[in-house]
Amino acid sequence: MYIELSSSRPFTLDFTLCCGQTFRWDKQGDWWRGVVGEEAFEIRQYGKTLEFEGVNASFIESYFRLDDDLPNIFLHIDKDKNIRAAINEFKGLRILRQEPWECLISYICATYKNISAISQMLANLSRKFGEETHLDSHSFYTFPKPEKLAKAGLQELQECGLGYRAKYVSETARLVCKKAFDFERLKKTTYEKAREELLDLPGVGPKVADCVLLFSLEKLESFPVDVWIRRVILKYYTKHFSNEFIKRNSARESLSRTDYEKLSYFGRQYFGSHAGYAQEYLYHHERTHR
DNA sequence: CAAGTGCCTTTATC
DNA sequence: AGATAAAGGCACT
Repeated sequence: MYIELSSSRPFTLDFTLCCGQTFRWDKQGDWWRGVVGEEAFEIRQYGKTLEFEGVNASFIESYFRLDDDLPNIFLHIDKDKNIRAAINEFKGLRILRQEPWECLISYICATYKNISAISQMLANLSRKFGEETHLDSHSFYTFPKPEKLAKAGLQELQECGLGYRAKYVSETARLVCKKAFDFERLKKTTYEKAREELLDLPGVGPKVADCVLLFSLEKLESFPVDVWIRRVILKYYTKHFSNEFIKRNSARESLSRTDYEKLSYFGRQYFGSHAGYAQEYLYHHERTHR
């Protein structure tokens, strides 16, 4: 099946799947292969054409957020020359509409790990606790259900390379099962309320919560702050902060909770209702220019 | 090539 | 409030 993109609907598959927002996609030749929910599918792009197998067009439009009016979002977040440079270079990068449960566990696992290590952990978890499916001759594993991870032993989780994260994953899985954690409700409520509920989960701090909100709960104003984004702000946006704040954060490795909130709040105020897009562009830009 | 550094941080403790 | 330490292990230099 095919989707034809018009020039008013920019999209670049490679940027979108390579920018570190998702961890379970694999590229062989032109084809990207992955699983979303129960659906294994493959997709490739040539020019303005998307070709895919395994799911229908509306699934693709939803997962890749082709419904976001990207040119209009650019107009809103285009506040200065830093962000403009990032937009010009990576135009077509889109935030994905990920599955909340998988996104939550992915970012709990992502703390203090690099992207390739995160991919490995999640592949291990899926192979061990997920269901195998096939598309053509390729085999895939779905992401394990909450019940499955809730029942898993700590030892088994650690064998997947989770380390100290194993206990957070286990406890969060249990809480999600027990309280029947309603991700759909979080999608409908405000950024602030949804964030508070996420912060109650073990292994979820402000950074993880903001990522889950942005990538899976429809909160495009969310502005996650990691080491890279902090670096960007300390480099290009110093004038929006006090001298003490800049000094403190330049000298120190760790980021205090209150300073996290200041940085994240700045992002939301400065870039507005689609600050999350600005964050992704700045993040990817900074990473690729180091 | 070995050893050091860094990693899309959170939590516990003082 | 804020500082500090600890917590896998792997990739990269």
